[in-house]
Amino acid sequence: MKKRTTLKQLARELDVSISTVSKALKNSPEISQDTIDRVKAFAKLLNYRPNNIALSLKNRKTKTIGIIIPDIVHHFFTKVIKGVEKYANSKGYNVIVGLSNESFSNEVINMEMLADGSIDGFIISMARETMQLQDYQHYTETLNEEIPLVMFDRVVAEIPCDKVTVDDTKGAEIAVDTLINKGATKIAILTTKDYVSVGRLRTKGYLEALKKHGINPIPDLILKIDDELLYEDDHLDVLEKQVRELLLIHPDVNGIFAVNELYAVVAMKVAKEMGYEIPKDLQVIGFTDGMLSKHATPTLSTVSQHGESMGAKAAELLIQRIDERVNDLPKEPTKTVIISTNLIQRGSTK
Amino acid sequence: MKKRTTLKQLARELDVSISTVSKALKNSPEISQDTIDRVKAFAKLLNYRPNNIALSLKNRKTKTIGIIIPDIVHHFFTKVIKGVEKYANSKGYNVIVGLSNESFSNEVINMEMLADGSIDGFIISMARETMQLQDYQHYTETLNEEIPLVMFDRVVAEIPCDKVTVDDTKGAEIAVDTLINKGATKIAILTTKDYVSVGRLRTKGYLEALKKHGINPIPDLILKIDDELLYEDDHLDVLEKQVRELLLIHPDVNGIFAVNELYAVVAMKVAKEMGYEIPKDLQVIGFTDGMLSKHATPTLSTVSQHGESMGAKAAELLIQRIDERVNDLPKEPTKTVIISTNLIQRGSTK
DNA sequence: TAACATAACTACAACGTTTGCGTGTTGATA
DNA sequence: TATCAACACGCAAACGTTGTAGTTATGTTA
Repeated sequence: MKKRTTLKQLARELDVSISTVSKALKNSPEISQDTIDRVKAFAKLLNYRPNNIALSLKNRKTKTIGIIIPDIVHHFFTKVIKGVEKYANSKGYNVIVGLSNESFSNEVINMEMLADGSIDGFIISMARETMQLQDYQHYTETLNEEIPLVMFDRVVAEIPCDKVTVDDTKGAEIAVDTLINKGATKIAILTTKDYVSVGRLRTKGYLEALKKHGINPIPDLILKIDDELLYEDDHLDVLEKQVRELLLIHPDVNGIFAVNELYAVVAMKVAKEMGYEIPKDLQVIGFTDGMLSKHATPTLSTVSQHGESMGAKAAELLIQRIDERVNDLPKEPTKTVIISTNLIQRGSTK
Repeated sequence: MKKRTTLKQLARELDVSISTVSKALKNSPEISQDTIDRVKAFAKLLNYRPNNIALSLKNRKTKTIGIIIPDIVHHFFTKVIKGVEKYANSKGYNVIVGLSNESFSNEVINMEMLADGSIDGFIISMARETMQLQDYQHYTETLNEEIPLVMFDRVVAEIPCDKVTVDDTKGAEIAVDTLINKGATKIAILTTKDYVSVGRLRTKGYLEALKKHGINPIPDLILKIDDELLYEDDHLDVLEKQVRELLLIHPDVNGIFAVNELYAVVAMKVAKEMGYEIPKDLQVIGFTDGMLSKHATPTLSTVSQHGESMGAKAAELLIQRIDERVNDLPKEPTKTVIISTNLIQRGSTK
């Protein structure tokens, strides 16, 4: 195997010591201008590039951060990665992506793989299974080893680390509020099982908006969908069926709030098939501003989560912690940054 | 900064040498069972984990591969990453993601950042700008440094490396063929400018299918769209306008083949607005099986690219090359693997 | 009892850097 | 002509591992 140019090689060929080469390349005042020029010229000739691994070893930091997400085939997470990448790159960091695939053990394995010194810190959104199991040992262990950790979106109070979330409750509340203001009087919600924090919080926002307007929540109108594998393939049939049943029993529903865009789009599809006209008979608002929302028919009004900002913020917090750690600065208390949502109004509302 | 447990610490506390600890942990026959047990117990107690960076330095390989893609907010690339991740992880590799954002300089910078020893090889799909500029220096340089490189999807003949593509021509041909067999007689194509290899090849397939059926291509029906920023925001207006004009001039178009799903969905939207009934008056087939295709109304028939397989294959090829390199095996000639497409028929065709 | 095998370790170099400190050579000053 | 900066450079240690080549004791054989 051909080996890359090293300081040693340069030193040998130039007949100076390794340290001289190293210092020359850094314009050290210890080295004569003459030597500096010679070294640099020769280094460029062999296009020498310092070996980052050796630097990582020496400096005890890798300038790499690991992000672990449940699924990459998902617009929101994709946006977050983009935000993380942008910020991280601007600070000279690389990004390693790990996919948990919503599985607890995958998440653990992935974290262990990276916690071997390969990265300086983690950015994580929990796998669904982890939320169900409520087993957070791998997080606390990471924290014990003083590897900084920032959670986003799917977070959990038990872990004392920096977090970035969206104001799910508020976002949902505003969405439902808007629905009501636009004339919807009987509003259903398509949400997830309660162990999914974001689903729970958005449901809370839904209830608060109803309460604010003095509307009594009807249990029938709260559809808690088991979203296992929902994004995988055609497990949407179940959802379709449930929405259809709901509309059959309550044909006078004139507003639907869905906690993600997929639910919203499916709901629109079912409703259209059943003869509803959107937004005339039925108004719909989703959550997360992805491709589907933009190109559904009608286009979907939705609560935008600003995934990219979330990613950038998470990266910022993480890098702060890393600095804190390597420079032995006093530890700041953990923060939770809440990224505000905003409602994008499109064709599915009046 | 608290430091992780190292062999040195274990050695000191157990009052043996570093080598003994290292060997004991590896069950070396040189070490007595007694010592092995003691060392292992103590190592577990302090939960010792070998430092991967040190290993990387020693072994001169990082067990990490870098993937550089034009845009992560894109279902196809996302699928590819998933495939790469899965295969790579199964072989003990990590994956670093770099985003070029369709920009040449970003691509170069990203590659340089990683070519400092951080990774053992690259998987790349070219940025649009790189295709336009046709500047492939950074690829050849990488290859010169003997860093293995595998290109996928957007590839270019000039670079002598392993490649993974889809049979774009064939896929398009089958799509158009199907359109014709289902009764379409006047078929338009929505494609990209020719510097985008996949666009060019798919257009070729379109022409071949027409020829096969003795249909003369009409220049008006070939819409070469400048896709700059198309996935970014609402630069779709241009596309909408073009499609509208096309349908105004040629209202008897009864088939549309689009080289990606976004174009297809937009075309359907415009057509519906203009009163076309899909698939009765107008049949549409797209390329790439993403979220949009599955949830458009009507659901979109499309040529599936099997992004995940592509990613897995690319990773496989790359890891083979890495092995070849580190074990100084004879170099195999470069291969191009073609992943076959298949047509998924849904609601937009009869 | 001298020679030697064996078991159970330890020392050392190497991977590629960086950096504080030591050292030898100038030329200027007293 | 001693004395001393200033200059330009080399040495060695350190980051955490691994593997090869010693180095001790202890026990066995001729």
